Amino acid sequence: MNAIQDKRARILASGTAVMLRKGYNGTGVQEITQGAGVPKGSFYHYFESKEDFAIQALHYYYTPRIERFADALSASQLSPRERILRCYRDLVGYFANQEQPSHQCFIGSLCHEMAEESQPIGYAASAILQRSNQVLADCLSEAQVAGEIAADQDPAALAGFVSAAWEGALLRMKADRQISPLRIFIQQLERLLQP
Amino acid sequence: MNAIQDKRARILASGTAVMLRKGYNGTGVQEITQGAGVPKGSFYHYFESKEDFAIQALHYYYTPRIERFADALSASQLSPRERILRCYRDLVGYFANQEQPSHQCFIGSLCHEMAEESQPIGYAASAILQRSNQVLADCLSEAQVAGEIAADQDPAALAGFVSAAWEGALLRMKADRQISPLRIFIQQLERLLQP
DNA sequence: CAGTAAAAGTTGACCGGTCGTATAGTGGCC
DNA sequence: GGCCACTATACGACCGGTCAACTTTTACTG
Repeated sequence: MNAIQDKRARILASGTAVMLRKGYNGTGVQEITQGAGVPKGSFYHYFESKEDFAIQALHYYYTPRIERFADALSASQLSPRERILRCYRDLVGYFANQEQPSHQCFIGSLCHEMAEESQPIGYAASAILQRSNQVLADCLSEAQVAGEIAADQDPAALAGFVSAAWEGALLRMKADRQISPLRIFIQQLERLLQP
Repeated sequence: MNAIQDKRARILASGTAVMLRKGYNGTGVQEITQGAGVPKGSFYHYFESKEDFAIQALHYYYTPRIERFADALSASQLSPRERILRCYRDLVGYFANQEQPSHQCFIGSLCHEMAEESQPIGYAASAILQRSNQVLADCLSEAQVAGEIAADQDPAALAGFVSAAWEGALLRMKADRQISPLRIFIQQLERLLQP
């Protein structure tokens, strides 16, 4: 039971890491299993197919991240607006501390590659984006009540826009290999979150 | 001479279309050539490798688009701000008229998949993004002179942010299979471009 | 010009490898 | 002995890329 979960988790961890770098089609099942230190044959015992694996990997990767995101955006001594800004500033700080400022957005990469070819993957990705959006929208709503952002803004729409801008900034960082797009994002976010 | 360009162009057209849908690693050389109606051997006559092809395809795809973008953003009876808004509104209109509201951003997809694995592709993508950014920044600068946007905004930074947000909105549209992320983008863009 | 040989352009058969997946076991527990 | 979680092996398909052979163009000769 424990060993089962262990192997499954090892495959998920290894596969997520490789796919993060090489994309879905660029990653072979063989590479995943040998990175996890399990026999190749085991892959299809734990997952129905490579497509199924990708969906599980999305959840494996994003469930804890969204949870942490939600925690950081809820109760705190900071105001809602400051909580949001701190969240993104921390993220930028994380990337700034990497010697090689490149990063893959797992969901972005998987969407671009597979959302059209594989409906199941598209659905899974869409669901995760929506959950993440909701978390941000809730906090924005709070900020609105507190009078920190304009009253005529729709929190859900604003959350979608901010998320999209963040995704785009990550992509740009990857292409340019520098973090300035993220700094620009922060700067504009501060402008955006104003009464 | 003409035939050479013709075949090369046919390969580029076919390959770009397929890669747009299936990504770099999901597209085989064979599929490209048979879509173009040319023998497979010809591919390596016109292109050094698949990687080289991708770079040429980026230019083939974006050169005319950036040109049209620049035209639409320059001289016109509209104000700079209105020119920008019209541009994006037209794009949204284009997507809205598709029965299947899915779309691939070629450069986004290629970046996510290959910018890290292949430096040459990363460079090419970065250069194109920068050119496109410059076009938008110039128009924003004009808008600033005309007093249509805040004087303390850096046009280049704002252009980067808007482009990123657009990229992100396209990605979101692809995942959700609906155009609402684009409408949100327009709505927020109108807010953003204000004195 | 006609004839021809060298150069350039073009191509399909083929290479070693890897792909995702099916299946026939294997070993250990009840 | 029967069961079942697990895995070694094998499969056909296809991958990106090569290259010897074929065709066309060019250049030059008599």
